[in-house]
Amino acid sequence: MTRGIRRSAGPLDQRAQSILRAVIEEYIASAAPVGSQALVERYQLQVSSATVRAILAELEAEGLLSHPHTSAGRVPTDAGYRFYVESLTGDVPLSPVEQLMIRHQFGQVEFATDQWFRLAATTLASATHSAGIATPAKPRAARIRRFELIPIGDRMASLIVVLNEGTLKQALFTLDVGTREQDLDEAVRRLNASCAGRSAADVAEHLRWFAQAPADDATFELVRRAGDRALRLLREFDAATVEQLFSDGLLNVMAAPEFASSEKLRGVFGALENRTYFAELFDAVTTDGGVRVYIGSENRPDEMADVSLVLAPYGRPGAAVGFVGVLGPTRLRYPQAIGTVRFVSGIMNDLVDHLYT
Amino acid sequence: MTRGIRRSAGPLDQRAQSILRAVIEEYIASAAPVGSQALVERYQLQVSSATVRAILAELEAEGLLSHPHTSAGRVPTDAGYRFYVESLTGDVPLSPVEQLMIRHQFGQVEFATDQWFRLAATTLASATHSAGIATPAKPRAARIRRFELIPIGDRMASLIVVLNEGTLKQALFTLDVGTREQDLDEAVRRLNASCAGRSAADVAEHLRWFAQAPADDATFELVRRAGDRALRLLREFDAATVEQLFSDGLLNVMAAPEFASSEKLRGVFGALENRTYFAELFDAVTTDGGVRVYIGSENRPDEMADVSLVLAPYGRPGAAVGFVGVLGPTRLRYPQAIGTVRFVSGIMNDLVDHLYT
DNA sequence: GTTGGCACTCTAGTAACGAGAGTGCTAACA
DNA sequence: TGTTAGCACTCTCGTTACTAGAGTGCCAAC
Repeated sequence: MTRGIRRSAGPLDQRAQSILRAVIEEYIASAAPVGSQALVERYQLQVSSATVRAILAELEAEGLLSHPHTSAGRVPTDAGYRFYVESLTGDVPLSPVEQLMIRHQFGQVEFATDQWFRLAATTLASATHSAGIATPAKPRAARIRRFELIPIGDRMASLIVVLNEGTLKQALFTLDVGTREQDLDEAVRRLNASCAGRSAADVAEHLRWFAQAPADDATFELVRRAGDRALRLLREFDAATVEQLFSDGLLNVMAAPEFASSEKLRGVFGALENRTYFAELFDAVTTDGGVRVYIGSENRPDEMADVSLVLAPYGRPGAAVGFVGVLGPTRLRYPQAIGTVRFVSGIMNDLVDHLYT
Repeated sequence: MTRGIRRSAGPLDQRAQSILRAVIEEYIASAAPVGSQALVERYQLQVSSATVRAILAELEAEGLLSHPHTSAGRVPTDAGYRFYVESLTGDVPLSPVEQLMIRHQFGQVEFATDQWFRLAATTLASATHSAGIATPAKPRAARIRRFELIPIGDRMASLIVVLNEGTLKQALFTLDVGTREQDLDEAVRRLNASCAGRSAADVAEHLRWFAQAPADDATFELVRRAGDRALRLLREFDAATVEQLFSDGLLNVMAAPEFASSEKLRGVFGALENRTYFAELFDAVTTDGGVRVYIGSENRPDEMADVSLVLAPYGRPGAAVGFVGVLGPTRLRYPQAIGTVRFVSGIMNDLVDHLYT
């Protein structure tokens, strides 16, 4: 991942840095190119606009700002934003009021694991006025906790597999004619006795052994088929890196002036459906802790060149991990976004922790 | 729901109808206003453009066509589309090849109930080049089939409630210190014995009776709390009319020229998040069978005035129902959309039927 | 190193204009 | 009576020309 493009000339002096910050923050607020005059007026720089112009030219030479055309003001480049994020801003934690509100909301879904990541996306969206995205926490290697076979209709059953941390997987299952409810119970009993606590590889091994067992009892075939099916569910589960990507507040992004044309918008929406991209992202974000920022063209797919991502992992590295984050125009309020993402990922950490202690 | 606005003058003669059809089909194909000249050239009308102009003026007086401005061609009104859908087009069933392909795809998820409605949306999207939408089948009144309590960590358990047709509901559950696994088993045994097969109202009644039972045994409190929680899950489930609205292919809609401005687009996307609107729609669509078409301004929210919906229910009226459909610009290929929606809802019917026989 | 001054450049908005598309009307025709 | 050719009219769209305004870049003076 490219970061910190600046490799030219010497370090920026204090004044240049504060002018860069001013340009960026002004641009983030106004969405319009920023001129030297406006900077002098709105930020009490103790210099004339001509001096500011000289510095702006310097910053442009450094690749941190750019020029839509000769007589327009300056606009930050992706490298400019990068420098801003890394060197010019500190942490902006959420206000206590917001923290309280968010905690309260999470408190209300404390016992509904399937709501956590949805609420994370929703919260992030409304707190940052951008899009919030989140994935559920994905266990590293699923283990079977328990089986259930629920008869449905005459010749159907629903096979339910409970994984560690209570994740549920389910599949329909056809029954042979004349299968009685007690056969199902017996099959479940045997499956639970032999497969509980096992991972996909374990179950596979065990089922092979099963296949060689004498087939002289009524439920044997049932057990074998249910085991097979469970194994398939388990493998599908293990294979899917990002099982779901939940997003909220995409409307906020659509409202940004840079996406008025719906052309770029389409690109972004298309990229959001790109599973492999988010699978890569998932790996990158969850392998090292902390908040990560991807700015504009730093994102791999070209369609994402106009948006930035602020992402943070949550969960327990060895056990189950996911990520939460914010997606917005490159003209994003980074400090706030970073602070909010950090806070929400912290909350998610706490929630997941409760599952393990 | 407004339909068939035409109430003026006499019925259209044959020729006027076929010209109306020509205008609409030409406009659907080209997205540009249609002039008299083009009609004469492209459809072998055996009359001159002047005659066609006279008829177009007549159709406009009837409110079936309109005029962006004086010197532009004609564009269908919503009433025009309505007349087209109701009187000018027959059924256009899917080609056998497409039918086969779609059946094949559904065959692959035959045993994964949670995939059905997703695949329906995806299929509809790609077959009609519009957006596909679908809801899962929602049981009328949920009944409890079975309870499970899976211990997680030290002081947590996952309460799983299996409803009829194998729908799963889940909630976390804190345990008192010192709760043993056999306590959980005992509680589950008692809950299953007393609540299985009951609806929300039934369970509520039963729990009240429970609350008055002597409280001198260890698992009583556990049973009561788990029952309470299950009841809440059940009520939430009953209350949610449209539990989920799954959509796919929104990119197709974004690509339509009428949505180039991203302004209208935002409206549509906003409306899609409007739960109450889709709850109403759900009721309307699922109460009477058959495909329903909602054209442009016939849709209640103003933001939907530029799109049309083609929807059909599926499932078993008494037991569980949902809907599938297509969302696209009013300039939609209605006959094809209707045929596709009808076919897919038929497949969904078959799938659901398997659960009940 | 900073500043005021000034010429220069580019955009956005407006007006004028012509080409082109399409209509609506009318008078002639079958 | 319905149909048609002809023609004037209207409106859009693209082009060109122009201006006001914003902002730059440079230079000479401080």
